[in-house]
Amino acid sequence: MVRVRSCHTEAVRTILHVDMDAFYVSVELLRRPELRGRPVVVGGDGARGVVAAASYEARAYGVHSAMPSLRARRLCPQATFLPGDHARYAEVSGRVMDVFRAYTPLVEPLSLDEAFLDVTGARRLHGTGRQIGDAVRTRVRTEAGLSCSVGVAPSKFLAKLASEAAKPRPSPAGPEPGLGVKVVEPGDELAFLHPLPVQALWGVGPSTLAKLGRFGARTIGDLAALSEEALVGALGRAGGRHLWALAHATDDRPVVPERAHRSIGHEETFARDHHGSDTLGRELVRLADAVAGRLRAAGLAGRTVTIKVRFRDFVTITRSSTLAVPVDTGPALVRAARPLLDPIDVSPGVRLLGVSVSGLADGANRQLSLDAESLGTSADGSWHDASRAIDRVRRRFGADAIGPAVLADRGGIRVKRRGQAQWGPTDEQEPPG
DNA sequence: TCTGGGGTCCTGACCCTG
DNA sequence: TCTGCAGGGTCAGGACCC
Repeated sequence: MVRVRSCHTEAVRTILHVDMDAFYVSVELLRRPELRGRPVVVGGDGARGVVAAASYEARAYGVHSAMPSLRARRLCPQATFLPGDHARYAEVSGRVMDVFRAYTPLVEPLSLDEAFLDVTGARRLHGTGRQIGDAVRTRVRTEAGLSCSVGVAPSKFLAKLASEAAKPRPSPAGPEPGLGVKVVEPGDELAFLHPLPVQALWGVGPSTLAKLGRFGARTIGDLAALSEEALVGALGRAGGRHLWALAHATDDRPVVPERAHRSIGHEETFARDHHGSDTLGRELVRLADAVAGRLRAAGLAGRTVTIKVRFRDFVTITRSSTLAVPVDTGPALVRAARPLLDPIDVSPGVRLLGVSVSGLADGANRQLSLDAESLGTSADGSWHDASRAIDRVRRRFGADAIGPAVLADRGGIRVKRRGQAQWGPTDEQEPPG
């Protein structure tokens, strides 16, 4: 078939979405090759843990990510359960991203295991989107020992849907290999898109799916047949317009290599519910101290402090307060967060507490708070130098070396490190008090 | 058969200001 | 001076993503 190339062909973008296959599990299998071909689950192992990733063999039993670990064990008791190792995954991810950057500087990581690549400008040097996709897969396999699936399309969301279509499938007889690379050619977008179920669209979760169900919309083609006004009426202005555009294959969002942080936070689910405000107050100090450390490490400070409280019955509330000046020290965060926590009745039992900071600005802007402090309005002030000193001590002697006095002899300073218990508390982590 | 942690974005209510 | 209104900021919550 001869494809007629219009004079606008050069304007058509070539976007790749690269998605690693069962990334966390695959990284673990590099260290534990004897587990290859067996059901393997990475995630939290406590009563409140969840699955972070499952091998295709485990998926054949119905195990999937975000599933409670207890349920996964019941579904697939013969699976090998491994704790996560976030540091290792980050290191491997860095090598994989370096492979991507060998083809284009326009690499937008979405998480450790997937990224968008805009290779429009790389086609002359490296070939068609399919050829680049094949080359990426080969290099990721040889340089990192991992497999990935690639979607190629003129837009980001189509490339993402295409990579999903290229993935291996779990089956009782073992994983069925996927296409590896799936290309959606310009002109073929709607033919590819419209038969897919609406929940394939990015942004359609259970709630939106239920609303769309009232229109009888089951496929993206059904969605495209609706009017934009109808979708705006059901989903709101932004959501309705966005979904209507996607259903018509309209998506001109660029690939953005660097994204600024909008917020930084920490939250923890406790192994057992807390009922006392004193205990929660100490947890608040611990979390705030950790968030402040991350703010300083990123050279940022923030004005809006938000706490999140999840009760025993899973009802979740947030309370926030916006300060006059950006802050980046633990004591300043605690001063803002404690008055938010105090009025809340925690006696029914609290399973999760979180602290986050938004309204971020360059940490240099925090200098304003020193001036403000002299006027009696600062929440930060002289703690900044002390916090810098604490950062230096921790870099040299470890995270537990120094911390807020209120935490001494009360379970320690350290918040969970990613990969230690990112996917839920271990049953040994009983709270003090 | 219970539901992690780190985020982003959107919406609606409310208040203040011009 | 009062009223109505528009716009912006804040706050709380919901939905969604990996």
